[in-house]
Amino acid sequence: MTATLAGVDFATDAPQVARALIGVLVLVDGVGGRIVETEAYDREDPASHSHGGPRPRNASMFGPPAYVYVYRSYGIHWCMNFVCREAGHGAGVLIRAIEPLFGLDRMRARRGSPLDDRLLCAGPGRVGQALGITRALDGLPLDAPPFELRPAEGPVDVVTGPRIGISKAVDLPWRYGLAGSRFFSRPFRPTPR
DNA sequence: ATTATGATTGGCT
DNA sequence: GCCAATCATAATC
Repeated sequence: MTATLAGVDFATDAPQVARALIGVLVLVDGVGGRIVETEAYDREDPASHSHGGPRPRNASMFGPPAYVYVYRSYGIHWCMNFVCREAGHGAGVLIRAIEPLFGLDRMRARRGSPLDDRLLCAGPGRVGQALGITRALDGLPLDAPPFELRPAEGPVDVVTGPRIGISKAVDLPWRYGLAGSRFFSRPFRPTPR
């Protein structure tokens, strides 16, 4: 079984999928844009919601790849992940930032009135709000409405760094970004040498 | 520019 | 009861 969508093979490791998703266009009910920032999470990863094994909340993380896992963050925000690897494993990729391209008006309406369009989808909580993500989308497949994925165009230059907002496995470089994007939730450190 | 704080709720110890 | 894959706002350097 292939589970390949928009040129991304979701049946592979979370870090690999997280990297491959950079530059991919994601739309939810026609609203969205280009993925510019992701983070990988795996079951063998203390920072992952799937770490303790299947539970009601993380059930979709243990479902088939190329499905959506939505969770509530800090009791306030809805955040969206794409499930990867194989059913039962518990791996996923958090969509942390998107370059807004389609449905800008609906994004602005949902987000309130941020002065800068740069902040529309610059962070997992903001992405959730701008794209209208709720628990109702948890467990839905990525290859059917309201979702639509389109492949990245041309070569994509990817930067990496440590993940954000976690307290365990802080050293893993499992955050990925589109080099030079100005829509990050936070900047990437200049590549060390 | 960096650092602090409140909001708000479900999941877990 | 405590903490969390966050964000907006306010205060201070």
